[in-house]
Amino acid sequence: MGYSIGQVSKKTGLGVHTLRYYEKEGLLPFVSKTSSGLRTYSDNDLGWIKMIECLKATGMPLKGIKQYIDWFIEGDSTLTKRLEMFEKQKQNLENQLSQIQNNMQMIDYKIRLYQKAVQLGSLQRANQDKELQKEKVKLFANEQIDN
Amino acid sequence: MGYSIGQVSKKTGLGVHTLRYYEKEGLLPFVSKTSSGLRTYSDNDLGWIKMIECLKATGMPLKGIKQYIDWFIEGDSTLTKRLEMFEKQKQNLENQLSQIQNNMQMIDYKIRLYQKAVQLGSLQRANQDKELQKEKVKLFANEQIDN
DNA sequence: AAAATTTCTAGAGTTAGCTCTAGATTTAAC
DNA sequence: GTTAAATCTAGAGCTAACTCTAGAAATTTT
Repeated sequence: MGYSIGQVSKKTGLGVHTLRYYEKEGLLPFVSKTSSGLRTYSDNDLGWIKMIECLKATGMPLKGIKQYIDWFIEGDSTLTKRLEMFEKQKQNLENQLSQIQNNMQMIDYKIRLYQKAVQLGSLQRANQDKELQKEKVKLFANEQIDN
Repeated sequence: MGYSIGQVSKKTGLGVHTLRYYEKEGLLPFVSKTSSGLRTYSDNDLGWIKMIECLKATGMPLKGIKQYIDWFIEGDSTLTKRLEMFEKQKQNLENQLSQIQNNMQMIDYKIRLYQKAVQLGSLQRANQDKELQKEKVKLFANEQIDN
């Protein structure tokens, strides 16, 4: 009916130590145990794990995730807090997105530069390519010119 | 002519300790020093710092970044290795992007759920909303149904 | 029912990436 | 020229998030 810790580990890729660690940290307060003390995970628990992974992947520290779970346990009096948390997290995510797009430009430039360099057998000569120089200038155009 | 460590710290937001730490780890091998031993950073050094930030932000550990710098120092015999590194990094970045898009859906669902919950004063009642239930089903549709 | 595997708890150890401290030296401000 | 601020080195300390160990108990496989 429920999943053993090993099965959950395989399903989620998380490692049994990690699962127990999360539980110890208060991130999985609903996991139940058999009469002999073995953990059994429900589908609901798997849902929580998915949620944890999502928040972790979007940069929330485990303490922040615990806060959310504590609010959840506290009940409907914390609804606005939880909403605000998710809204803040969405903001984070959008920042990450634009960050990634910037980084992608940088990496793309480097890839083209090194393709040229491999082709010419020399980074120096690749750097002299007019097209690549133009691209580099554009890339560094969003620098602050201060102090 | 060059920047002091404090100026670079302000420019990059990195903290003087961190800058010295990066240098100790071999990530900034070109920073020069005045006759009395103070670091002076050139614009080229700032470029390296930008590169470090970019690779770090895309999930490369400092050791990997050091590897790249070592290859750079080694010269044109490592051009292909460096190209491959950037190509792998681009792959990483694309994975991150699709990951973020998944997470965004999850967060968006949660925001709508909690908006409804705040409006109704109850998470339970929000969960009964037909529209939100449909959305939830869609979200969890990409689950593996195995083992 | 014996052997092999999985799980348990409590606690120690690890890794990455900073972050800080102390005491000395250098530089900038008044 | 004195104070105040910034920088130096070497090394210690810190935090987050695991990751592992040991020895016992439970479960599964043979």
